[in-house]
Amino acid sequence: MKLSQGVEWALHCAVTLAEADAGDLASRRTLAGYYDLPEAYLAKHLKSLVRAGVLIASPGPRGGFRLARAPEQITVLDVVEAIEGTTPSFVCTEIRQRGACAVPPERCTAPCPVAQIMLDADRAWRDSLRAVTLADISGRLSEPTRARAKAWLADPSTPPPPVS
Amino acid sequence: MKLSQGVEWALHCAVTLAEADAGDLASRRTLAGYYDLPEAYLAKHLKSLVRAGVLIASPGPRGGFRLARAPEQITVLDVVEAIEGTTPSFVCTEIRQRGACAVPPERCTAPCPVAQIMLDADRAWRDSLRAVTLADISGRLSEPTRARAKAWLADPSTPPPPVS
DNA sequence: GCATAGATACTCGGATAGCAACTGTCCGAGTCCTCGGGG
DNA sequence: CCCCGAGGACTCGGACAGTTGCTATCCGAGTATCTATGC
Repeated sequence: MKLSQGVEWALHCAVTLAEADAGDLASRRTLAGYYDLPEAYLAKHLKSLVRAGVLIASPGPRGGFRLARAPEQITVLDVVEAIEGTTPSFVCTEIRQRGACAVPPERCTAPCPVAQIMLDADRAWRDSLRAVTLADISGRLSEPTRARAKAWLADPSTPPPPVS
Repeated sequence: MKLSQGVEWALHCAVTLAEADAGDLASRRTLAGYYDLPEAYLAKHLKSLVRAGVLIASPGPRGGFRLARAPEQITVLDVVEAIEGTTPSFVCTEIRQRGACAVPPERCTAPCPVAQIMLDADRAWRDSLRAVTLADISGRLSEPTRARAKAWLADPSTPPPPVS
């Protein structure tokens, strides 16, 4: 039960892209420089986000990534599932149907109680992530942070001065 | 985000042990035979349960495992954390303090919003698992299943006849 | 001055090594039961 | 018949390989821009 490190990167990059003006693109170099992340590896996760329909990529110079939808319509769960996959964390292998006291399949109409509880917990986890959007996170950021992000995305060549 | 397979084994074994009479022990061979699991590998997980204080092991012939507390006082979370560990699924590496737009540490008094949301979801997941005890699961089992479990634990040499 | 063709530089995408963690297994330490011998 | 002691068998516990998936990286395909040339 350990989440991939790429989840943190993907979430922060998605929030950063939510600060960009509509239509503006941010290349993976720009995003990697924003957080000082290895560019090649970050690209792998950005690609997963594109494949999941969270981001849209444009090739060529002046190309880059942008959100596929408005920040209000992208949930944290969308980003997490893009990296980690949509398969539930718990998979029931029906061991109750094996061994000396195996329950015959015709008696297994109801789902295994153990699996039921684990899936309920998994659902609670996903519901909690689904309730928060990128716009919500953006709203929790301080105004200077948002301003600096916007400035960096507009012109990555000149880093904004550190906050005093 | 994938739970270890041992979680399923540990949960089922714990539920099975909850059916045993107080004071009765079940060896790992007995438990492995119950679900037709590899005995040596199951032992690894049972050992984790002992280390976490969920089970108590007794050596020697007629030895084995028993619950450390009453089934009503052992939550599913206790078993899951015994296998998976207690560290949260999401670890914040504070990447907001790195890179071109690094936020200075003195401005990071509030926790990172991204980490906050991920930890909230992790808490929801754990709360969901903490709300269910082994006794609850035991109550959801059918009466024939409970009876067969009890009979097998009392005498593993003669498997109970299959339910008609 | 303008249009066009070519070269260029920058972007994303897939395919390729390296390492950690889960999976699976074995053997040793300790304990209780059993069996044999002696009283 | 009862007590004692040695042996054996069964238990758990820690230490040791194998495999899958995350970590990290590189190079190729494609495109918009820039430049130089011709009109």
